[in-house]
Amino acid sequence: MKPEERKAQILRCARKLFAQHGYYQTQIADILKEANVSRGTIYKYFANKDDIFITLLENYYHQWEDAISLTRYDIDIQHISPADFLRHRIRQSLIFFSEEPDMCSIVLRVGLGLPGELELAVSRFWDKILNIIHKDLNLARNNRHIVETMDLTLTANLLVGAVLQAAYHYFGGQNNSRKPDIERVTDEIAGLFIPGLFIRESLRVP
Amino acid sequence: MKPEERKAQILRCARKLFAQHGYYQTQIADILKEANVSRGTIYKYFANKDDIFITLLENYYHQWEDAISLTRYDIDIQHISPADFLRHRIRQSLIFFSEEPDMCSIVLRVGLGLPGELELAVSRFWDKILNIIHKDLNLARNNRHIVETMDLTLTANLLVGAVLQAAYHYFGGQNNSRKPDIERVTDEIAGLFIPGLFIRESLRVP
Amino acid sequence: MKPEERKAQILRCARKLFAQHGYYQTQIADILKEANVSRGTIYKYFANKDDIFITLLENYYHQWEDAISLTRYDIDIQHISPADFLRHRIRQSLIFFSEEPDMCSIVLRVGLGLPGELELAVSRFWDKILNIIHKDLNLARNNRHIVETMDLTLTANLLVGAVLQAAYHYFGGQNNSRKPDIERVTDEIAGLFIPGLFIRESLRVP
Amino acid sequence: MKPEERKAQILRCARKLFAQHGYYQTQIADILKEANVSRGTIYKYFANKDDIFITLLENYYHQWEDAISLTRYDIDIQHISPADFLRHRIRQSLIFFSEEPDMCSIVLRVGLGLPGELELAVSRFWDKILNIIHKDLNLARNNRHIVETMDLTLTANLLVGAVLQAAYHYFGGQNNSRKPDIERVTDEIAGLFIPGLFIRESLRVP
DNA sequence: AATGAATGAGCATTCATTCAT
DNA sequence: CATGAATGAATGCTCATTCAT
Repeated sequence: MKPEERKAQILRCARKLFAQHGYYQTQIADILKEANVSRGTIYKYFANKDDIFITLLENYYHQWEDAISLTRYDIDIQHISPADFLRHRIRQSLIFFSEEPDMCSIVLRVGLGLPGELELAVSRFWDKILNIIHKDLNLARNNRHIVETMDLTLTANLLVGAVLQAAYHYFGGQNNSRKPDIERVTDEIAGLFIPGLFIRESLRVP
Repeated sequence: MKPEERKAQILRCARKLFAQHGYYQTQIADILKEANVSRGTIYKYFANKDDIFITLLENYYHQWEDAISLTRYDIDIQHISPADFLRHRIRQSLIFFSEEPDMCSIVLRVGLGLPGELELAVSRFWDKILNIIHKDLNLARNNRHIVETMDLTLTANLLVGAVLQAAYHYFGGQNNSRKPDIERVTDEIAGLFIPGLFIRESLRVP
Repeated sequence: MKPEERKAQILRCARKLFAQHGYYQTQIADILKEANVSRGTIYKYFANKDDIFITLLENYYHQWEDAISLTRYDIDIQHISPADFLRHRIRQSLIFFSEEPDMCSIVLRVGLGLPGELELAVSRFWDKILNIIHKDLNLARNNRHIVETMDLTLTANLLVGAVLQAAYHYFGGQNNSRKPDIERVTDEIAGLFIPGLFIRESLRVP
Repeated sequence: MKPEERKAQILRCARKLFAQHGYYQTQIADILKEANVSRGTIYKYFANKDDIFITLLENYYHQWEDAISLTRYDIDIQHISPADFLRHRIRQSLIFFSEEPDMCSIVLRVGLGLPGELELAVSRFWDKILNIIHKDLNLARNNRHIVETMDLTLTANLLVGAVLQAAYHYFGGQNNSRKPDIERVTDEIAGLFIPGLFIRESLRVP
């Protein structure tokens, strides 16, 4: 097996186990068994247990960032309504989380009480996500789609908290039975937020 | 010191440490030192480390349940608008979390990867919260304040996810500097959700 | 067993094993078995394996320093000839090493290749010993018992190297069969060095 | 590169690393990197890590034996005074150690705590050295240059211990700054030992 | 011959829990 | 009742050696 494949394989197994049992309850021994790899090998590819976790987190962030980007879907920000923009972000996030249900659990529920460096890594992850949404909201405000007085930081937290909780509800945990219609959920979420988020007039202009 | 006081003191110290460092990074030794109690004593009051954590969690749930109850504030459900009802839940939750910032972190970020029983306890905690909000929404729908077709389970998740994330943003973590005006935050959150949540007509009727 | 006794017991066993097998070949498990102490206990008394070794070394240095001191034997430096002074140092060192044959091996043959801090500790040990002898020689030179031009640093090394090698020969290693007459060995060593070390005239004056 | 060259190169690098960091702190991986050789290759030339170390030690012994031999320097044992003979041994040893400062550290300070076979190899090394000096002394005694009653084994230990400690002082350790005048040091050492070692009369006869 | 990925026995250290005093 | 010394199972990590390519 090629080095890159092997590394990916270890990451895949580690992700699954971390998501199922968390950081502490997942032993290196478990990862070894799951990945069918020897003890020494894992330390060839990763400096230590933390390194595996952090790598997972950073990969995940970049994939998510990519998943919700506009350019990937040839969306022109000039010709999209704020509501459609929001729907795009929600839909892509949900699709992404549904495809990577393991990480969904990790990000949402493994944050506190990790050793040193790791806790920081999770914090940074959240900050990045919140930052992207904050920027979105700021752009919308500049374009007069959002009222001047809205607290954008708070709103970003509300949106992210709501969507990730929904994602966790559907895709996180061990319960993989629920497979929702993402289009419907997207509409539902968007429908809940749009009326309170955007100025009425802004919704008419496509 | 009386037994009950001693027990409360241990819980108080444990809560602080669990919130600051999580379940795993908090050692029994730390709690001993913080509570100024001997090793043997702690095992007189609690069966084991898990027991402390679970006790904390259950106390917390009951306090929260009490904090957001209507009766405690002499609110008559017959004479309150759905918007005011939502505002009440949000406001009381925020006040509650602001007064117990430690637990806020625990509930939101220590969930996954706890040994055996503990993980279940955290899950149950979330289920209970989601359940209460779900009932609220169901009541509102029965009273025709919410459209028939709304997915109440999803909506409950969105609301809880949003509010807890906001609470964590303001009160969680180590950052105790941010002390927001709870009334303003309540209005802001309510303002975001109300238009999408309730049928327009229902808002006019008190 | 009292804490101090227990600590002393662990040190005694560790010393024996370190001397027999060196730092690396002595496992914590070996010390546990030898001292009949559980794994956790040893870490109550010592921070880690290094700590045991360093404690041993520092105790040893202080004991040796005490053993060769003049005051302990009511020796008045004003009324002792340089030859008798040298004999005293040699005799006391030999007695000391013969009583602690374990440490003799440790100091002489475990120096290089110890992890970080430890190597420094051994170096410091040697520096201290060499320093004491250097001071002795300096005093002798000031009292005109040694020629002005002698290289005292080199001579200190020669003396220490010779005496420790002799001590290792008799007391070090596993060979505990050879039990020399210390008085004879002292005379022999002193007899070898005195003629080349001290100015002839100085030997006549008591 | 030819096999023999390659083997020599590995030994050279290993020697440097062993001397700097000792046996245990030197990993095979370090030697590989230093020698620019692959993992598999090193095991073509040497059975294992021990084998490298032992080879080094034996090479070293033979080189030293050669360095201090008389024949190599066309010295006729019949026409050399015991003092000059001693000076020759000391001078050649110092020159040798100064040219191979790495091994100097190894022999002097890596002895104890080596696994199995290795410790024996180091012991043998010391025995050989002590044996040669013992023979020298015996010869001197037979020629009436040394008093009948002298303990030759002890004296050999004293001489070897002194000279090697001096060599370590000047050439061992990391301190490569001190470059002493070997002729002066030789005289100093010889000057210290000769008066106590040889019968006065023997020194007059060349 | 040469390579370097894979192996796994071995080791120091941690920490919740117990129990003799 | 209170104490804190003692316990030992559990775990992350290292590194010499092997062997398929």
